Amino acid sequence: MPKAALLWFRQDLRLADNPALAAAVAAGGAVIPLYILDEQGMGNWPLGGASRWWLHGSLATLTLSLARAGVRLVLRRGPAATVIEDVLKETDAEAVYWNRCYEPAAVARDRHIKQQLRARGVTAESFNSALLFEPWSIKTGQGTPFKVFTPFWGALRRQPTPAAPMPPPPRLRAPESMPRSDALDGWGLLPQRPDWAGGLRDSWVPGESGARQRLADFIDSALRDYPAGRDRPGQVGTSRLSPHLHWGEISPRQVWHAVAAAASHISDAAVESYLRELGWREFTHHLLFHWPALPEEPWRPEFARFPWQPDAKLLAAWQRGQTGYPMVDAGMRELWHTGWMHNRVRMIAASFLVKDLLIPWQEGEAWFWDTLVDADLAQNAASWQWVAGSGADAAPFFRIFNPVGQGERFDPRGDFVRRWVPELARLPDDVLHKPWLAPAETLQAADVALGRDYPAPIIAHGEARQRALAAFQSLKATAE
DNA sequence: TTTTGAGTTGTTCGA
DNA sequence: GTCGAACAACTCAAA
Repeated sequence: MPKAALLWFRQDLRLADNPALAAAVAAGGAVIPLYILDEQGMGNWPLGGASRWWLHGSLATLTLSLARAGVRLVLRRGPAATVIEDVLKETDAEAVYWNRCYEPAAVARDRHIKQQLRARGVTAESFNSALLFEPWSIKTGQGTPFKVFTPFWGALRRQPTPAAPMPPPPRLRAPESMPRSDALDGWGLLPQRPDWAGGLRDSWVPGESGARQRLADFIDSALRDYPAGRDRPGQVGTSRLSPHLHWGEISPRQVWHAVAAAASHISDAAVESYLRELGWREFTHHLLFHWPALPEEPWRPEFARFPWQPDAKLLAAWQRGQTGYPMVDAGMRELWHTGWMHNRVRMIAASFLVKDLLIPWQEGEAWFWDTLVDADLAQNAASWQWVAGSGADAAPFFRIFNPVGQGERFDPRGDFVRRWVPELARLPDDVLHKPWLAPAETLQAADVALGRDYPAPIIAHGEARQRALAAFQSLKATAE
């Protein structure tokens, strides 16, 4: 029996349904929980600002849960290989357990670490806790990775049902001597001067119990009307589990089983439509795993020739929610304030950046990476490429969102726009999504002067649409 | 090997 | 106001 085992926490910041933790407990010795802030280990994608804020909160609550279970969470920073080496020396641990990450840099780093540990006779085992199925386990009949979602989803549904989630372990045994730990506050994960995180604090409860609460709330209320409600950014129609899933505060298996169990009193269509979204999460990880350049390079290589028109001023207007299109601006301000944006609005705002402004999708990807609390390499990269048309199973080139039409269709009462663009709040519904078309007296009555209180559109959508279609045409013409 | 049906989320135009 | 078709071919995945 080993004296002690290291449990290396990564994107699995929970005690329930945690296979690596279960294995460390089953080994029979003491458990030393360790989190490593490994900023080099993330390759081109060091943590963004919103992610750092979330991580602080999640580690603080994990520390408390572990303390209640009888052990102290050890915090260290530096290259993971070095830190693990150091901690093994400082303790009598003889084994290291972790749950797998699937980002290319993490895969390379972890493979190396596992080899090194085993070469020295240290037990090193990794587990799946972040996905319903391993990315290499779902294949076409030819044995190749899927490139289209629908057949991928079909193959996923033909797999055995994901294993039922495991309960959290009972009390953990503490080791005789603990390695030193950094202080969480010393890591500087929280923003100061200025502290821009007020809106994040108001919107989220990072940590395992916050995740469980969100799931329960979702199943109690929004799940019933999910197929339609999920498209209404003015209401709570989605699960908002994305940051919790990203950090592994809840597992997709837990979500799958809880939602599927609701099928007894909620329509199959609603349940199936939500499970399908979990399927998309699987699919994006599958794509990143098999195409590790996904975050940097267009998945369809011909898009390397796309005539993008980078423009720092237009990019800044988009980032600040000052494009003059209320639906886009509302979304970008929601993002800045809460660290999250409704899915429907993400598509509208992303389509505007890429197709109306012709700004490279990588610029949008980078901004989302920094500002989203759910920033996830696979989801972010695959989704931006989907909108841009360069991705797997992507939107066809002629699918260009009309920010006015989308606003009128999905925010018809204007709840969403009025919340985030208060300077337009007094405009009537029929012009709220297109204030530049409002009669002068309507604007005056609503106390809006375009160009002073709210910008005129930074680009005319109709012309921008024609320009985008022409840009895609040029791609085809040069393909010979 | 060849064939066949299908492919997350849209918009616009004309009948 | 509503409806269907066009918007471009192309690639994927399975039969």
